[in-house]
Amino acid sequence: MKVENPTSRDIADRAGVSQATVSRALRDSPLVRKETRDRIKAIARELNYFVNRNAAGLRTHQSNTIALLLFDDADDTDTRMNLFLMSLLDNIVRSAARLGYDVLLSLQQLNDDWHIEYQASHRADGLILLGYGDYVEYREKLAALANANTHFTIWGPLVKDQPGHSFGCDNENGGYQATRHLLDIGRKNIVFMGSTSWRSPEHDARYAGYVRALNEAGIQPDSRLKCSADNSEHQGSRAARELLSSGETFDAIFAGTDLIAIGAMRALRDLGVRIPEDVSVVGFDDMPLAAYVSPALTTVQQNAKMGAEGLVEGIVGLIERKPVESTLMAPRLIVRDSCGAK
Amino acid sequence: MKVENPTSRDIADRAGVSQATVSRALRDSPLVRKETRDRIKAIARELNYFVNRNAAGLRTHQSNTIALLLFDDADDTDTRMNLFLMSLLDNIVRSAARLGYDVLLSLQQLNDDWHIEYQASHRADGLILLGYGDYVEYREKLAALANANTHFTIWGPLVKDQPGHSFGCDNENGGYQATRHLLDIGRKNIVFMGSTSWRSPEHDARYAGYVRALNEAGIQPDSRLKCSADNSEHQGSRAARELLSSGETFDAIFAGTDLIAIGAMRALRDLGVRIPEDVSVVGFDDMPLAAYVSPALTTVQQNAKMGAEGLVEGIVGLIERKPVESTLMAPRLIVRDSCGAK
DNA sequence: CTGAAAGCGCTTACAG
DNA sequence: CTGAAAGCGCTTACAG
Repeated sequence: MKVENPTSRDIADRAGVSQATVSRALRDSPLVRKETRDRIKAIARELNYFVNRNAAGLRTHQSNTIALLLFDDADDTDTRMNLFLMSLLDNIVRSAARLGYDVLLSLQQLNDDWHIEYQASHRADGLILLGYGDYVEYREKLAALANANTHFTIWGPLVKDQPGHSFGCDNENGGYQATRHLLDIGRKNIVFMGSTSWRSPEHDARYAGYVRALNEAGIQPDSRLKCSADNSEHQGSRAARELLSSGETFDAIFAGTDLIAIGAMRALRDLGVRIPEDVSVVGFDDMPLAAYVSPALTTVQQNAKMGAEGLVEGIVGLIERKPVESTLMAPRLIVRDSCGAK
Repeated sequence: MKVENPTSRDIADRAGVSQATVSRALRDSPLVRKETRDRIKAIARELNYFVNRNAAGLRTHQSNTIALLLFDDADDTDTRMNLFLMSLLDNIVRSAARLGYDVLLSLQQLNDDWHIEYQASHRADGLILLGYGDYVEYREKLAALANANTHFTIWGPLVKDQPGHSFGCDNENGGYQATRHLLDIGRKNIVFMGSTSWRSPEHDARYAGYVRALNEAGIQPDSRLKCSADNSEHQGSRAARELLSSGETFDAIFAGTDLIAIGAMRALRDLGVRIPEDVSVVGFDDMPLAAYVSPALTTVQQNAKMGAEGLVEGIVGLIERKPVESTLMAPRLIVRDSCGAK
């Protein structure tokens, strides 16, 4: 008595009602008598029936799907970014599922077409853009998306005049918290170690927070204590060695990422500097490794779950034409052993 | 002159042809004169037209989408699994895109319904199952999938009588290669350190390869050299400490995963054992960290790209009703410094 | 509360 | 090489 690919008409025939009533019942319309509804649902379950999404989508002009465009640098050494993005991805899928949306995944290259196509082809109702660190370069493409009336939201900072919705981490605040903590435990000569490339707005913001904390404490930022290091253990290690051999006095390091911090810690230890006795170290990201290194790394944590919810609620809001506002969430300082506060 | 949401009819009107011809032209049908085709395509591009996937899917009963069901243990400490699965995921999306398929992502819990729904609702043409390490428990659900004529493929070992297609890594072969290498460089008392839970068929297979290599060398596996350790640095460290204090003689460790190997290396070093002079260590996975620890870890690498291609070609083969065969791919031994071969 | 009917935007036999 | 027409399986105004 099984039907191969049952349709709502098959259910209707068995239930002795019209196909329209089946459709209503399955969508829990109060127009259908509760009793009838339940009977129809039971039959649907029995026949293993599920609404054909193509047909429903064609009718309603919706897909109940969000396309996640993950910009992937294909740079495997940058484990940090991938780990956090992966965690965001994971939480986005969960948040979206809670709101009844599926997630379509797409990995983009820098030079890819920007898949306005996803929405135009009704494969997705909106887009989430992840990992596009370099906003300037994309300004034009974002404008094209906006121009095509595409719904989209971006993981990242609030950029003035940037089209679309965005949600991100308040990196400035994170940098401030980290630096403030170091000042609070009595450190005076605090090094900032991070990327100074124009393509790293996150690091810029973290540095800005560092500067604000110093200023508040009446300390003039010293350019000799700003060390350039891209996001890798190797770069952190190199920067720390150069710093030591330069002869600068310092008693703390605020690193733009955990990887940089961990590299710096290793170099310092190898060269006989004690952590946290001689030098306090604070990182940024709270990657899994941070808790395992010795001493355990004090760091700034971004809440991936909250980030994912912000993005999903943003895009769903846009899709359902509710008012949404671009926001930054405050990160949280996780105090461990590497700064000596405990 | 822009249309808000152009349809094939809009294109047809502008091109002065029928809607059917537009449909044919856009699918590159040789039935349409090349010249006409090009003209139609140009107009489509100009109007930013993309075929409505819901309508096309409804007509053809296809979605050109693969659902990726990622079984997620929600166990964050198990970084290994997640990293490799993430890499698989990444490559799956790329491979699928090359074959014209989108990827829908779904994170499953152990007790979730198994989303026969994905295919029944025409959201996906087939499923890829990732991270379902424990086949026995799922046997029944896999049978239900098969019974519903669902197309699916599983990342994992060849399991006798398991329904559906599968693609995986030849863990036995990997265990053999690792152990054989240790024997080749003169090690005699080789410890196996890994999970002995029945839920870790991968570790079982790796152990089986270890046993085969020993047997081939005329060595009787010694149960006292089989140490139980789940996949974490902590467990590797603990196991190594216990091993040392047990007084057993050993000159090499083959660890079921890199994390275990790294934990063991740390414990050994802390207790004054030199690596690789006193003890050779080999891991499994080649996680990014493996190359960075000191000494750099010799390990067995699974090729995520090849794995992803195997899975995608498998599922697309099933969807398009081509013959497919379940396969295992051989992993590759990566020789670094931790075993002293160089 | 329920049904008959229209129509979403395609693809593809069928006819020429 | 091209067009007219049917129909995929739904949702929802309209009528009762």
